[in-house]
Amino acid sequence: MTELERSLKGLADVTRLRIINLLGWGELCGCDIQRVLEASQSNVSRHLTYLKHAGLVNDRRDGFRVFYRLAPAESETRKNLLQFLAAAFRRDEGFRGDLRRLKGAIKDGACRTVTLKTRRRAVPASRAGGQRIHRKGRDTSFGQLPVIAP
Amino acid sequence: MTELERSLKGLADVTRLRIINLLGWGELCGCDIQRVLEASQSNVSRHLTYLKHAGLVNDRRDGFRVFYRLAPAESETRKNLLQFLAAAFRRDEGFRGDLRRLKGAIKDGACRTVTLKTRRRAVPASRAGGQRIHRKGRDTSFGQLPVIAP
DNA sequence: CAAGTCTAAGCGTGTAGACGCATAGACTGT
DNA sequence: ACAGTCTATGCGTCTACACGCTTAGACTTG
Repeated sequence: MTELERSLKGLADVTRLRIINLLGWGELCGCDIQRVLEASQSNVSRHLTYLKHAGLVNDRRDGFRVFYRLAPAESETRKNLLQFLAAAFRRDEGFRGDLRRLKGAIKDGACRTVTLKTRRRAVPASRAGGQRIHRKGRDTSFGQLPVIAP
Repeated sequence: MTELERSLKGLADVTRLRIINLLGWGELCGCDIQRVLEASQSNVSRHLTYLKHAGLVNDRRDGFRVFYRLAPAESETRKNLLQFLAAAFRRDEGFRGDLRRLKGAIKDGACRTVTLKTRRRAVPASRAGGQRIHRKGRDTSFGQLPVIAP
């Protein structure tokens, strides 16, 4: 199966497109993706597996969380594909909405664990006694085309 | 289902990608596509139906043949998609090979009917008594990016 | 109209995907 | 060790798709 076909098969589903859209923002843990998409955990996990098999997404474990990011585009075709997607996402209100909700969640201190602890303990902001999150934040792999301005 | 999703679903199959690649050359009748792809008639017909439903291909009947062509790209997204595909096809040896065989077949006077009659009657060239083919030839819908020079 | 060419569609089969439910695994902090 | 959080996977189900075989339609030419 050629790389083009693998990529396109991997993208032939809304949920996966939405995930790619979110990952265009930067590295994310599975639980944040799940909450933004409002999908079941098993569903999100499986789609992430598909995306990994399609070579579109890489993951890395950090504690009991797994962080996912867009796989770096080695080929020209892959690079063009990501640029095409970024432009398409920007034109679609649905995908833009997902990104808005993602940004809202992150501002609130997602992942959820942190949010809960922060709120329960009424910690104003600081570094909330709980676990620190080593989020790597935005990357440039999404075609150098920011999907939503920082 | 959003347009992006419909398009990507439509493209999540090699046979359909190969058809799109061929149609990047210009309008073609089903039998030529079938011969170049060396696939069964029903298979090709069904894939063409899928592509029509995905809004990627239009057709027109001319006599007992049906000619297929890329649907004109109304949206920016569709336009970008076709450009992306054209570039990806150009980089892939398999798709290039399909186009070479298509050009060979057309030089021989495909569709097959014409080829056979021409050869059987040993007509040198001219307009071979048989049915004339109103082939519309190359169009510019494939991203203004010629896949193979004429 | 009869033969020939091309195309569409019905039927059957096998495979892949999408989803939820439930469970097991990985890891952390107490 | 244990409870809590996040992630992966097995199982069952339902749908979509890919393919071949075959038949029926659409049209042309003799």
